[in-house]
Order: sequence, then C-alpha cells, then structure tokens
Amino acid sequence: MQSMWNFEVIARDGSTGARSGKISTDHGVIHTPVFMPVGTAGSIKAVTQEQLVADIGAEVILGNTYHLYLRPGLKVIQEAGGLHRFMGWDRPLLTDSGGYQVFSLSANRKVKEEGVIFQSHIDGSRHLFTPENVVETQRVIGADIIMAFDECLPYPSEISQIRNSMALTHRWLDRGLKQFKQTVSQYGYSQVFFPIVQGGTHLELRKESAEYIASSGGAGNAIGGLSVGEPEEIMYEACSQVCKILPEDKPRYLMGVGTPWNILENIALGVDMFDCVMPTRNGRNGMLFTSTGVVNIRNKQWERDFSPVDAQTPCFASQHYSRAYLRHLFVSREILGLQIASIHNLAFYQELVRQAGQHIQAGDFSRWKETMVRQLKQRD
RNA sequence: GGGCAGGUUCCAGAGCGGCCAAAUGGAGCGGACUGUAAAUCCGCUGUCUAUCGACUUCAGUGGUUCGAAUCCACUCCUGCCCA
Repeated sequence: MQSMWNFEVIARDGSTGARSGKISTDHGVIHTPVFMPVGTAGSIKAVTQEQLVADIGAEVILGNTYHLYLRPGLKVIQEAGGLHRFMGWDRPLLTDSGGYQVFSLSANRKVKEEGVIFQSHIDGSRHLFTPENVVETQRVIGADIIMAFDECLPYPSEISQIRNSMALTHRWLDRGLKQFKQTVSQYGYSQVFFPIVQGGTHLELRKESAEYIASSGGAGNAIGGLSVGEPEEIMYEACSQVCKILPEDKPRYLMGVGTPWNILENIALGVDMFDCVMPTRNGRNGMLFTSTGVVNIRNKQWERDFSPVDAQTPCFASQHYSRAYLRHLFVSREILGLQIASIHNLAFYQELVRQAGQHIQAGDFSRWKETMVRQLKQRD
C-alpha cells in the first residue's frame, strides 16, 4: 500500500525550538503545531462532528483503544468499516493505546511483563492488553496514527521504579513495533506507528528513553508520562531534554498537555502535536479559556455581562452568545451550556495553535509567546 | 364561631428536655480538573474573633427546669374540616 504519510517542516523559529509544519495522511493534511481534541469513546463530548469541522476547524481527533474495545467492541467497529465510518469523521484520527488507563485506572489493573490485566470500569470484567493486541485493536479501529502501549507512572515515583517502568515500556515498544510491521491496514488507507518516550521526571532516564525511542524508527515520536501532577517547570525541563534528542524530521507529540500556556511553552521547545481533555472536560465544568485569561463562567461576576464569551475567538459560539447567557445555562444546568463551552474552548485552542504557526512563519514567535503566556494565565 | 394540624437558620424539611448554631435536600457562593471511570468532584453557607472560643437564634410574650427549638399558659399567624 502506497502511503501518503509525510511530515514537512515549513518554518523554524530563530530563537526557540519552535517549528511549523505539515503532516500529510490518507485522511488529509494536518498543520502543525496542532491541537487534537480528545474523543475518548468515539465522541468529542458535547460536540458534533459537523461543529468540529465547521465551527472549530479540527484537523485530527483522538479516540481511545481501551474505551472503544470495551464499548461498542471491535466487532461493531469492524462491521462499520472502522471508527472513521462508524462515527462519521473522515479526517485523520489518532488512538491512544490504553497506556494512560494503566495509570488512571490503577486501582483496577495488574501490570506484568506480558501486558496489563484490566478490570473494566463498566462491568468489572477482566481483560488483557498486550503490546501486540493493542496494535491489532488499533488496526481494527483504523486509526491513522497508532500509539505504542506504554506504562505511564504517577508523579512522584521512585527512580528505581521509573527505570524499571521505562525499560518495560521499551520492551513493549519492540514487541508492538514488530506486530505493527507484521500486519497491514484493513480499510485501504495507511496507518503509522508512534513510540512513546517515558522516564518520568528524571532527566538522565528521559535522555536514555528518548535515545531509545529516536532509534526505533517511528513515523513520529510521542512524549508520555508528563502532566501527571508535576510542577510545570519540571515538565518543561523533561520535555526540553527529550526534544533535543528526538529527530528533527519527524513530528513530536506531547501527550496529554495541557493548558494554553503549557502548549505555547512546549511549542517553543519543539513540540508539534498536543492533545488534552482540558478544553472539553473543564469546559463542561464551567472553565473557559479566553484570549484575556481563564474564566469560571459560573461566577456571579458574569451574571449581567452581556458581552461575548470571547470576541477574539473566530467561532460562532464564542462571538454569538454572551457570558451572562452562558452563565445562566450553567447555573440552570442546561445541556446547551456544555456544548457552547466545549465548542468555544476547542475553537480557542485551535486558534491559539494556528496563530502560533503563523508567528513561527512570521519570525516573531518568541516575543508573541511571552505576551500570550502572561495574558492567558490571568484570571478574570 | 367550633374542631384539627402546624409555625425551625434563604427555601423545603428533620429535631420533640442536655451530645443543637441545629440532620438531610435544594438554592446561593467559591474552588479543583492536563494521552476523560468526570454534564464530575470538593469546600463554605447565623454574627464576631475567624484556631480555641464568645455571642444572638428555632412566630411572640411570660413561665416550669440546674438546663428549653423541644414542657406549660396566653397571644399572633397559616392550612384543612365543620358551621
């Protein structure tokens, strides 16, 4: 199968590691830096596919192997012709391998050399995930980008534990990669495989892991195990360390990050791809990210503020509805509030990374970033 | 006019002699959330110091008692029933 997959760096910032680029896939082009909305169970919660395209302009979204495997299950997805068709999304799709659930569902799982035995959060049933079967599952799902199976540790962790876990993730990578190479796409378009750097917050281990991952030959390289509770400065240090080692000519994907200012700081370190539940989850919980800072829309101060949610975000929902109205929807627990907040936050993130790319190309990224970080962190 | 049931902190509603500033909901106010077990979760919600503690509250007034939201008397309200 002839793959369309290609990554091209269009511009580099002179004073930071930031770059802007273009990923080509069989489902279309992704402009980097990119933010990928998270649609764990085959749905960006509270947002329709139409809104993702027309209102937000999302170029790629995430699904989750663990959740989709449990429900609706692989038979349904396969019969539908893959997740793209099942959910009505014809742009690129990336699936997380379930590695994060090794971490977030830690009470209900057992990690072994072979893989991880999970208990389903839905019905308590037991399931085994291995580096191999997780690749197979992502083949069935039909993700354009398949993630390796890794172990994500909490912060803080003992160095000996980090070392063992990292080594396990590396062994799992070898197995997953072998499985990936031995199998083919089921739906007539190509899929690529991303390995994941681990190593916790320990810089030496991060270096070791980054070198291992860099040499494995993935189409792109992911950085995992960050934004799990460590101070931001430590995250930036670890990310910086890793970005210096990961190849220049492949996209770098920082998993699970983060706040708008986290994203800008990490773009400066050389990251191209991001995903995070924050714009959607926090949006549903009343937290808005805006061009002038962070807003808790439930707060009384918005009761009579009839100005737009965020006039600077080029999106119907952001400009058409007032803060007072959105506050009313939240206080009244109206479903529409969740939708507007989610759409606005995603549109805001989309615009943020789009502007970052423009400033990288224009050559004034560094100065722009400093101003933006200050603004975005403010609380209205 | 008579009978019955009631009046509790923003609302609803428990409490029926000390463990009561008073359960539990709701409302209100604030916070958390970073590869989603999350339209979720956590605080605060009489006043003052704001930790200990002090003070003022359970329709009103007056009693009983070491001690009353809780018992007694009267008064004022509310609902239902009978005239």
